Amino acid sequence: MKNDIIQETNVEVAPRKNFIREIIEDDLKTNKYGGRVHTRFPPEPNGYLHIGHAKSICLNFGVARDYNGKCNLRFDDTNPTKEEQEYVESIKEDVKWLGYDWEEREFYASDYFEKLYEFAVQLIKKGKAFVCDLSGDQVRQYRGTLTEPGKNSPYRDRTVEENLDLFERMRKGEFPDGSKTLRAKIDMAAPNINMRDPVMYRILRATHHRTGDKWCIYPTYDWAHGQSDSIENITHSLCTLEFVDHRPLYDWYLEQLGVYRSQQIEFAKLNLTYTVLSKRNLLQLVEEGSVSGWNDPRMPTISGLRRRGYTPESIRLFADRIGIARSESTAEVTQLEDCLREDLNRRALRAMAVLRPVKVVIENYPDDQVEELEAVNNPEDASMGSRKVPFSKVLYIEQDDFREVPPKKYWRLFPGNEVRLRYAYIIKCESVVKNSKGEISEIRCTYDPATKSGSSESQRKVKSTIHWVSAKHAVDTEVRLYDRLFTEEFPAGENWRQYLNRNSLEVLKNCKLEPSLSKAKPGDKYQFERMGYFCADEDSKPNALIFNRAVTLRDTWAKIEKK
RNA sequence: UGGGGUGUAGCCAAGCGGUAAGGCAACGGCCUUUGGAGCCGUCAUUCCCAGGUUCGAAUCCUGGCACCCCAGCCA
Repeated sequence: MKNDIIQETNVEVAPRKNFIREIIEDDLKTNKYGGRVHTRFPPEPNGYLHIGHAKSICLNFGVARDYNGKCNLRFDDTNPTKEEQEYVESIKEDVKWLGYDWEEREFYASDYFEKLYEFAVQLIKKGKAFVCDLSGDQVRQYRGTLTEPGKNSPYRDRTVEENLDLFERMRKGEFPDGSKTLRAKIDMAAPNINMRDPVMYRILRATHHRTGDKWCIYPTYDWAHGQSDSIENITHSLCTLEFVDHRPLYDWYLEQLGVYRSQQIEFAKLNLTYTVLSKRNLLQLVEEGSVSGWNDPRMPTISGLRRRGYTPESIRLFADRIGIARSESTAEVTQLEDCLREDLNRRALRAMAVLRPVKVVIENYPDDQVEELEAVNNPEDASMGSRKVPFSKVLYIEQDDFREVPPKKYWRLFPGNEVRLRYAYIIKCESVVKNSKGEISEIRCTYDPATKSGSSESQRKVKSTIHWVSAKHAVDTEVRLYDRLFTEEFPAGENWRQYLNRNSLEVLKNCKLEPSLSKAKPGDKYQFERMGYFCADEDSKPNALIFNRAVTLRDTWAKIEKK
């Protein structure tokens, strides 16, 4: 997975200040946790991680790193009906790939099931929890509404002994699924609905990916999360804004139990234009076949971005640039793309690749001559050296780099015009050959031998430089061009799928690469000069390479043309 | 007249009573053998609105408005 062609450099700078770092610095100053900083990243293994999770990962691990603390990886696996081992594997891979290390601290909420059970018994003994026989529907009715208080469950006043007995029998499997719950006894009239006697345990016969069939009762998120934080001695429990309302409950449990108090702090989750970022939606895209899988290069998943050609550095840069705050916001996808450009510009090898080829014949170039021309590997970084590129009489250039009738400000090849062939000569278009259908089959040019790149007489300026590939040396390849998955900036609502971009994938079968590219391995990233950044796909075979376009280069010409 | 959260430029986001950081985008110019990159410059007389306090308010107070979250035995 490591790309050894890419040099180790660092596009990242000092992390941005944000309100969470401020709180932490304050706590450090007042010695609130004895100088400790201990965070956790708590994914539920019910899907693949996406760019929104990356924001959280960078926050939690980044803060731990910067304040000399620790960050645990904890799987929040309290719902066996949705969770799978495949997901935990992918999550671990993605966190590692992003560059973070949880060392030996790989934890699971399910590790604490026994302890959580004991805690629940404690609460029952304190008279703070009870076994409730209300059905799901009835619980809902009793809960009241947003504007009306709820009513006490008729089972609320069972004795401690009865609750203890019932709860134990729940665990033993004496009652059918859904027939009973354990509930906290708080306040059915609380304006915060989370405090209206929330469910702590439900009866659920499902095989858990780690505990198997050992349990038939499972803790709810609210009951498991804070106690897990406490058990792990987490100092700052960072989560997203939708949990703000849960904080009073988080604190209540810890307080009633009299255990170590972690502190929950909420921040705004990431939204991205032209993409969906909810696991539910992403799952649907995968299951309905709108994409090829969780790692389809168009997916905003970490694995999709990785396959697309994104680097961990670019994602971390992005996370840093968007910042952390409490106001809900939507970052522009272009900003993500820009982070990749910034990273790859400095590190990626350059190469020449013609995606939509048209043949050029240099009339005055000797028929069988081949020259090995010197080409720089990365103009941003001399240490990356240079390579040889073969030049001969018949070449391919990009169809787009030739116009029979040039528009205004078009500086590339057209009849009578001169352009430089990158690292080679200045050529002039003399004529055009067309086939029976009127399509251009060949562009006839002459070259000026005095203009060879690097020679003392090569200084003559022409308005533009284009890339090329020698026809007889070209490596044929497939290139997959990706565009955004959605056509709408905010693909929301019931019919969000109607905004799927039907042209989000274009496959080019007849691309011509310079020979040095034949040694590319899956995951290798290059800048195809003037075309964009490309990444060799995992579908590549030794003699049948496939490249994904990760992102185009910035294109001011495209902008001019639009006007 | 349920509770909670949030409003600073096109998009992010600092700002914590002393006179609106920074990044991205955009727009000019320079430079360029990638219409890339780089460099230089421009880009909020005003911080959701209205009052008030103060020598001084994006910051404090009062009253509005807008948007988001919550009625899973999901997380």
